[in-house]
Amino acid sequence: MPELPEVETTRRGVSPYCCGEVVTELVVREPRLRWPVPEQLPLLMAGQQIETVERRAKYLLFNMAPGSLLVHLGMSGSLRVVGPGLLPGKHDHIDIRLQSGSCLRYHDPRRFGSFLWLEPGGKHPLLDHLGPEPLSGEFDGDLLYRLSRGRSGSVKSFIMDGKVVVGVGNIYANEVLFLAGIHPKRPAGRISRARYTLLADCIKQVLTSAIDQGGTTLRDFVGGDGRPGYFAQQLFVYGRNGEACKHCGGTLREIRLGQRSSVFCVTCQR
DNA sequence: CGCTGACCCTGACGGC
DNA sequence: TGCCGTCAGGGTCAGC
Repeated sequence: MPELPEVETTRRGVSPYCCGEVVTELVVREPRLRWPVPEQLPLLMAGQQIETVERRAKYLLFNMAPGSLLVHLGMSGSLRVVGPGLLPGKHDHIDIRLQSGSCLRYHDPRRFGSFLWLEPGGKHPLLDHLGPEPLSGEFDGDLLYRLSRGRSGSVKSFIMDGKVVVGVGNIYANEVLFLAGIHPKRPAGRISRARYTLLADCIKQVLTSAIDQGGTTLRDFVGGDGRPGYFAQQLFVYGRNGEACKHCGGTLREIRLGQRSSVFCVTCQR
C-alpha cells in the first residue's frame, strides 16, 4: 500500500495526535512482523513523550528522549488514530496507547512491516546507505546521470533502488517514466543527462502532487486520519494494462521487470 | 560492485 | 460453492 506519499500522508495524519503526547502503553498482539518486534520495546516506550514524528524514506521515526520507534509499513501496513474503547480487529497487531486516550493502531495483513528501536543518534543498518530524499536539493538529474554510468540494468529498477534515491515505489516509478517518455526497460547507463534532468523533475512533481492529494488509494488505503487519498484518479499507466494511453490513445502494455509489473505506452515511451 | 531471483505473508480475484 | 494458481503498494539477502 504505502509508497512515499502514503507514508508522508500517514505522518501528517498522526502527528497532531501524538506530538507532545506521552505513551502510556505499547500493546503488541502479534510480534511476528518482517523482523520480530523487540521484546523490550513496550518497556522502552512506556511513559515516554513523543517529541516529533519524522519520515526518512518510507520509514517513520517517533522520536522520544531515550530513542526512536522506527516503523515501516511494508506492503500492506497502515497506522491510524482510533478513539478509546475501539476493539482491535483482525490484523490489528500493535497499539500505541496515548495519555490522551487516543491510540495509534497498526494494521498489517501481510506482516511485511516492522517496528524497531533506534538508539538516540545511533545508526541503524536499515537507514545506512539510503540514497537522498527525492524532494531534497540533493536529488537531481545530475545525480541520476552520474550514478547510472556503466549500469546495464533497466532504468525502472535503477530509480527504484533505494541506494540511488529513496521513496520511488512501483506505482510512481511507472507513472514517472510515462511522464518523462522513457521506456522502463531502457538500460540506465544509456540515458542522456538531459533526459535524467527531465526524469528527476518528473519524480519531484509526481511525488509532490501525490502528497498534496493524500496519496493513492488502492484497495483500502487510508491516511492516519482515516481519509482516503485521491491520487488514484490521475494515474496514467499503473493498473491500466490494455487500456488506452491518455496521451496518444494507443493500447498500454505490461511487462515484468524484477518481478514487478510495468505498464507503459510503446509510442510515448522510448 | 551490479544484477537476478527467491523469499517473507495474507488476501483478493479469475478460471474451472 | 470450492479449489488452485497468480498477483499485490515493500525490502533483504544469497549467489553468480
